[in-house]
Amino acid sequence: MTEKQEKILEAALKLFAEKGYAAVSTNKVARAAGVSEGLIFRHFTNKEGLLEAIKQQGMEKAQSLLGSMVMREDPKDVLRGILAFPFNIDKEEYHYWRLMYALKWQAEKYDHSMSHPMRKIAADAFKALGYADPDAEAELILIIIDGLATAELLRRPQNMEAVRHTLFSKYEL
Amino acid sequence: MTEKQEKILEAALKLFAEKGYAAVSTNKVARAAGVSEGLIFRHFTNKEGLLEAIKQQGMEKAQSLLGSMVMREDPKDVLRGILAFPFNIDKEEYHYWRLMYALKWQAEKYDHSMSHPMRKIAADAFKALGYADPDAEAELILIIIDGLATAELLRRPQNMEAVRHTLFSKYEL
DNA sequence: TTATTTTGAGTAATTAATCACTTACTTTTT
DNA sequence: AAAAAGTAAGTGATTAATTACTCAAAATAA
Repeated sequence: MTEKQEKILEAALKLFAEKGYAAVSTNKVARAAGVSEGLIFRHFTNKEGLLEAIKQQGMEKAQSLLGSMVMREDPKDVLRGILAFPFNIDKEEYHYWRLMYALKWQAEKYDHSMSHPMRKIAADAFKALGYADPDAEAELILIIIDGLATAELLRRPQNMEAVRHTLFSKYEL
Repeated sequence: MTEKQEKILEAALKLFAEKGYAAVSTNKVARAAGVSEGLIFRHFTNKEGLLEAIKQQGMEKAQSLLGSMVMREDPKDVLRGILAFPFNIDKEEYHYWRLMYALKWQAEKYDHSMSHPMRKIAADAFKALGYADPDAEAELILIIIDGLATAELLRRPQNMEAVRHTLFSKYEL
């Protein structure tokens, strides 16, 4: 990975996340990266190839994040782990997650590969805890995480700690 | 409102919701509406004016929807009312809500005018029910509604009725 | 007729993508 | 070691297509 390749990916991620994939031209990406426009196509074939490279880059981050959740043996620890995600989106991951969530709304580009294993993990945890409908509980918790992440990425509410406390109380965590 | 004006709005709403505002050209809107491209600019000034017309059209629908929630006097009925929203998005409103939710991710275009009054209504209901932290509960319920609507608009999970039941149980509704 | 709506050809700017070409390193050959 | 050959990174001018938008003329309605 060249220094200029990284510059391109970095600039494209930021611009795509802030303005939206379709609204950002390859010209703007090149200017933001301090690179000739042609170089983008040399390295990433076309504009969509650039997007795919960003997505794959982020998938690796997400994979390691997911891995740390499965490890725990105590089901309450598992739930604590997956519910903590929206509250722990740090600076360097911010643009990536914002882009991923924005792309969900852009037709075909939606990817379930992340939520599917997480749903299974959550369902197993709820079952171990004796919940009446573990599958529905798992579905609900994923939906809530989605909402929490959206709020964090878009509005950054100031009372998120209170929200976190309120939510954790409902699951006795 | 001319017949062709409505055709334009209808086609634009559908395309913007499905493909995204930036990814849809005025040419495509015109073709989908069976209308000349120039007519769009006669009626709506420019592309953004077309978007604004769609948004305002939907704001009126949202307004009446919101109005029916405030009416109720029983706080549990209020909560039932606002929590029911994501489960009752019908065909004709589908494209509008999908567009609104997608636009939230498109930078400047985010509009809080809908969620603010709803947060107040929810907080009052939770306070009346004696909840410990009504403001945090209200924030959380809005976040959950956001997640539920997203799931309904994007994935249409088959077990939404079970999810609904699980959620309502948590609030004893 | 007079006024309004609608068209379709036109514009300048921007788009994604390609092109021939230069530069900087390696590798291979002598 | 020096020379030659090969390779990958990078540029910037250029392409054809598409973009949002305009306008004079035609169709339609009043």
